Amino acid sequence: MLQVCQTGRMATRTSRTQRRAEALSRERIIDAAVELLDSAGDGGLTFRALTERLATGPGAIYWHVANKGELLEAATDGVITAALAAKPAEPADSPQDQIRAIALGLFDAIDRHPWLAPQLATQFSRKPWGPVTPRIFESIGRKVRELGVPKENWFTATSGLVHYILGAAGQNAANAASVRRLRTEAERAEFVDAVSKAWEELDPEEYPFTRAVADQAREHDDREQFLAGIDLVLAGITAVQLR
Amino acid sequence: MLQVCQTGRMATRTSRTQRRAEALSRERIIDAAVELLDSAGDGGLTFRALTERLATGPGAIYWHVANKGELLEAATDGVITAALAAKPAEPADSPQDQIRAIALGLFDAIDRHPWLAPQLATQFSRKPWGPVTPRIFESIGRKVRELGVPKENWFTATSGLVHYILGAAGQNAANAASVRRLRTEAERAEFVDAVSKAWEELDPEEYPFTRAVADQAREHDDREQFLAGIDLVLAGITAVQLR
DNA sequence: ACCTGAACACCGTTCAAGT
DNA sequence: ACCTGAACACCGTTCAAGT
Repeated sequence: MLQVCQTGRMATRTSRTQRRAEALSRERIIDAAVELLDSAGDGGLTFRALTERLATGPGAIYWHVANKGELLEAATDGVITAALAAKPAEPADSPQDQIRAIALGLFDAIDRHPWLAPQLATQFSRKPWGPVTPRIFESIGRKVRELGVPKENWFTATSGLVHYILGAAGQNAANAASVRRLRTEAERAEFVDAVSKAWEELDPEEYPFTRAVADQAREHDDREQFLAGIDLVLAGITAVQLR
Repeated sequence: MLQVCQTGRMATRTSRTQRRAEALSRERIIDAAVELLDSAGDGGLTFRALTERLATGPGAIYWHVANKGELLEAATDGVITAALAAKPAEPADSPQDQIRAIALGLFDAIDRHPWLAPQLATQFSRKPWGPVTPRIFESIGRKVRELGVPKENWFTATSGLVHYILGAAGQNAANAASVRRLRTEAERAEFVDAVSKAWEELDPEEYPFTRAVADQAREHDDREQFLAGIDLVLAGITAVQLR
C-alpha cells in the first residue's frame, strides 16, 4: 500500500515544474485511474490516491473530469474500446468464429481488469445511452447480421449474446483472476476447490441439482466452458431462425 | 430526503422503551435496509439513515450485522429468496414454461428493486460461494434437468440461462423502473425515446447496426423481448442436445 | 486556462461505557 | 446479552486564491 503510493510519487516527481505543465490531462488522469483500479481493486480508486500518484490536488483533477462517476465511466470505456479494437484472427473466418473472437477479447479484458464486471453491469442497466453499451452491441451485432439472421431477430439475438458474454465473462474471469493472484500451488488448488466444495456441502434436500453439478464446476476449463455457452446461444439463434 | 427520514423516525417512535426491547433484530434491520434501498436507491443505504429509521445508534446495528457488505448480501438474499418462492403457475406446465415463470419472477423482482441488478452482478462474480448464486442456479437447474438435457450439458445450459436472465432482467427492468417513476405522460414518452434516439444519433459510419436496430429497441415490449431471449437460449439448449 | 490545498459534509466502523 | 453515542479515519467535492 505504502509502497505503491511512494513509487507513484517518485515516478512523476523527477523534475518539478516543467514536466507538469503539460503532464496533467484528462487522458493521464484516466490512465492513472485504470492503474489504480488494476493494482488495488474496486476500492482502490480514490481522489486521495489519484492526487498522490499524479502529484496534484483534487481541484486539478476536477478541472479535467466532472466527478468520480465520469472517471469510472471513462476508464471502463477506454479498456473496453481497446479490447474490441484488437484484431480478429482472420478476416476470412466465419461470423461464428468472429463472434467467438470478440467474446474472448471481452473475456480476457474482464480477466485482466476484474473491476470491469460490476462496472459493466452498472453501466448497462443504468446508463444504456452511455458509450460502452452501444460499442459492445455494435461489434457483436454486425456479426449477427453477417450470420444471416432476419432483421426482426437482430435485437433479440444480439442482446442474448451480449448478456451471456458479459454475465459469464464477469463470473468466470473474476474467479480466474483471484486464482492467479495466489502464490503457491497449494493455495491455488485450495481456492479452485473452494466453490465446488462449498456447493457440495449444501443441504442435499434443498440443493440436489447444484450438488450434482459441483464436480463439473470444478473440472471445467474456464475458457472452454465460456465458449460452450457462446455456442449454445449461437445454436439458439440458428434454431429460432429455422422455425 | 428530509421527508423520508422524518416519516421513518416518527413511524418507529410512538412508544419509546418497551417497543424497542424486542424491536431490534437482524431481521428488522434487513427489512429496514430493503426499504431504504427501494425508496432512496443504491446510495440510500447508510448507517446514518438506518440508525435514524430504527431509532438506535450504529453500535446496535453492528451487534446484529458484521458490516455493510453483509447487510447488502442479506438484503439481496432475502428479496431473491422471496422471488423464487413464488408459486409456479401450474405444476403441470412444461419445464419450458416453468423456466419462463421463474425467469419472469426474477425479472419482476429486479423491476421492483432496481438496486438488485449491480448487486447480483457483484455477488455472482465476487462471491459465487454465497447463498444467492446457488439459490438461483438450483431453481433453474432443476428445470433444465427436467428438460431432458444430458448430464454433461447441465452446467453449460443452466449457466447460459442464468447469465441471460440476470443480464437481461437487469438492463430491462432498471429502465422500466426509471420510466415508472416519471409523473406525466409526456415525461414518460420522452424517456422511452431517449435511448433509441441517442442510438439513432450515433455516427452512421461507426454504428450502422445499432442505428438500424434503434427502432426495434423503441417499439419492443420489455417483458415480451425478455421472453424472446429466454426462448432463444432454450432453443439453443435443445439444438445442442440434438447434435 | 489551469492548478493549489484547506475546508466541508458525509461516510463506515470502533469502542469504552452503560443497562 | 444487548444497546448507546461520541470519536476516528477516510471519503468525494467545493471554492477562494493563486499563476
